Amino acid sequence: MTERGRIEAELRAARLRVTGPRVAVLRAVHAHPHAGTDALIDAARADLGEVSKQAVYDVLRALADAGLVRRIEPSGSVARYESRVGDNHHHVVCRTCGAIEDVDCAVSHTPCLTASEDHGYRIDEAEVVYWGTCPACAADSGAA
Amino acid sequence: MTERGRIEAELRAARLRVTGPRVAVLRAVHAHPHAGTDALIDAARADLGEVSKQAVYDVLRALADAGLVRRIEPSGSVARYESRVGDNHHHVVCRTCGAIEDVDCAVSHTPCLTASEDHGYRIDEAEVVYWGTCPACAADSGAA
DNA sequence: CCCTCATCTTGACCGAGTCCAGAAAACTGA
DNA sequence: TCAGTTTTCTGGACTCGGTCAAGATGAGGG
Repeated sequence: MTERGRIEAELRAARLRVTGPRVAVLRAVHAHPHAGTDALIDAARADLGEVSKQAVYDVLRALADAGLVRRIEPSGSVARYESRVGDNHHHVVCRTCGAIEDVDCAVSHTPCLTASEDHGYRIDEAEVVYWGTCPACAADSGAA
Repeated sequence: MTERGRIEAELRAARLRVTGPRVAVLRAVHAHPHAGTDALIDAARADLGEVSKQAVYDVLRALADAGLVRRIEPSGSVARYESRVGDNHHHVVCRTCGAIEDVDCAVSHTPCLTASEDHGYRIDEAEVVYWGTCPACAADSGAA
């Protein structure tokens, strides 16, 4: 089981104990990018049989703290997780159905990281969310 | 009472009926930019005496729908409101204390509105949040 | 193999925000 | 000014994502 081995190595590299729930949740995040907690709980249960909601919350926080997953929470949506970390990429969100897609940074690694007036803040990240309508929803509303 | 008159005119211009709670809430948003709902409820009550939580929620939604206020909700924070609308400006948020400041768009009106790959989405807004540490918190952690 | 501590389970809990139905107030036209 | 109509306000129950707490379990170092 190569994939499982890779997941376990990932956990060990982050100095996290390798447990059933952690492997299952991390696999679920890899398999379902931008999924919400509920979907991840379902996916983890499909893998393991039974996992408590609490365990999944704990695991997700541990993984996020360790930098193995990234938590994103667009306005008006529940928290979502993705396993693509390290590269500074952004997201485009559909106002209608809430779908999310990755968008590579258009400018450079530090996109618009330079604010025109930073008020003395020490800025370490620029998060960009593009709001719009996804092709499917655009087609629906166009057809309606 | 010039200020009150201006607020009332603003409401009328948006075709909203002028009521006590609306005036009070809109004044509160003007007076406390980036305040959360609780703070706005307090401010409105200081103005009017008594207003229900529900009324404030309704008013805020009505004002937001009418475009008189803008709702922003940074990750890990409650919803906040600001009265600066129409210009596409962004925000810088302190990771430590949650303070928010306005930041004018560095590039043009349509900042990084052009994503490198839009996945077919019809994009209408780019929302940028700069995460960092505010001067006060930087001083605190530096001193600690 | 054992011990210790991180982790998992269960279940209660919290707080932001919403829904509902009735009461009250603000615009409208005469 | 007054009745009619429509919108808004109140109060309270409710939903739902997420957290807290305490005890049981099991991973992994010695």
